[in-house]
Amino acid sequence: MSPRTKQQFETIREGRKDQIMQVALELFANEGINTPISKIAKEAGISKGLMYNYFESKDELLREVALSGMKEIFDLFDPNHDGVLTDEEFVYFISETFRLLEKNREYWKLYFSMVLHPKVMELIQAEMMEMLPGLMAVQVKYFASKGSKDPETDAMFFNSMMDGIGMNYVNNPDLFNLDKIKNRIIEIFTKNL
Amino acid sequence: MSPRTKQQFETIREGRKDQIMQVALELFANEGINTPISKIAKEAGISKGLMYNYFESKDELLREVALSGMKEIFDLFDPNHDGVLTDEEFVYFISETFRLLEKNREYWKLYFSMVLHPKVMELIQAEMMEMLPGLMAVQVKYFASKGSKDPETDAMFFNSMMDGIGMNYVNNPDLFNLDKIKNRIIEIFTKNL
DNA sequence: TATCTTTGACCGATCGTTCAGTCATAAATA
DNA sequence: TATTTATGACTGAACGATCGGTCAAAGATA
Repeated sequence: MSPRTKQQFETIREGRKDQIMQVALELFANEGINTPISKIAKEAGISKGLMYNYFESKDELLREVALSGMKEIFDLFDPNHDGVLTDEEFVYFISETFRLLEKNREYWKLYFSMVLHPKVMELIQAEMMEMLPGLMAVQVKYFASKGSKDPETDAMFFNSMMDGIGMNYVNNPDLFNLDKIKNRIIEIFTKNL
Repeated sequence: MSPRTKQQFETIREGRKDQIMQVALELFANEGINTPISKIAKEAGISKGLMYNYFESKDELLREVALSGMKEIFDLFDPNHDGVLTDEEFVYFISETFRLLEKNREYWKLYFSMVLHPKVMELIQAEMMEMLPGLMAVQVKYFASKGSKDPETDAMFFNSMMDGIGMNYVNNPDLFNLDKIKNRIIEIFTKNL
């Protein structure tokens, strides 16, 4: 095997971090954010001490796991980053959100349980406040173009609704027919408001 | 003071329990459910040991606090318990929910953060499963009377939406104009579906 | 005095974090 | 190339702190 550059080492290191974060995510989701570092390490196949080579502290691990989840959903909006939402992009966002929800339920279970935890909220609040305004602006523009008299309220309403549906679905998937609810949402929000 | 009957002692005891639960609620809400028993006791002005006269364990305290919050919101529905929702009762439920949300934000902050916590969910799942079907039945009947083609989905949708709005409001009250959103909800759900 | 209430020191368990030391491998040297 | 040196990934015992829960004893009450 040829010698590796620093760059390549860094890539390998990042890959390992991702693997640990994946394990941490699942454990946090199913056993709460109090899952011991030792358990995460064991599940990831490394020693407890090594965890501290990859993450400064448990809080830092929590923060990174929480943020990676946030970014995934935020990136769904305005996929080509032109600041404008077409009808197609809006429906795509809704569909894609629901697809992610179904595909990786454990993941989002953690996401909701973490995001509401006072301690985790503090850890990620700064980054959240950076992401929110841009997202809202795109939505407000969209709802305004649909004839909404109060696009800010409609955007707030829409986001809250999506949160509530996601939260309920991941915690009680048996009670949910996600497809029907998806169609209901699209019906309400893509017609002229 | 006149001698007290067993009944009266029981009433006093319940009152003290309520007071402790109120303190526990606020601490759980603001510092997470890992707040130590000792801290709750100190805040309530009693010793740690005495906590175990009122509550069998910390889990039991958690369970009771979580359930008392649930019951409060569940009782808002169908106030006269006749199994039928009028338009007035439906609007009353929405308004009252929002009033409670504004009046006792800390309380609901805890509620949402607790209800999503895996451990707490286990503790209260049995009772939740008892309450849910009755609540749903009343709502389904209501939405059906409003001409909904799929009242089950609409009820699910409605409840999830309310959860999402409540969750977002208690965590970010500054970003929310609750009145506007309330009117939007009433507008959507009381017209013929 | 007899009974009930309340206290807080104490215990065992668990957790996050540290760190001295090991070892495989990369880099330097001869 | 062969040998030595340097690196840093990795381990796990150990530490200090914290927690839920217990209990003997003090205090209050009747």
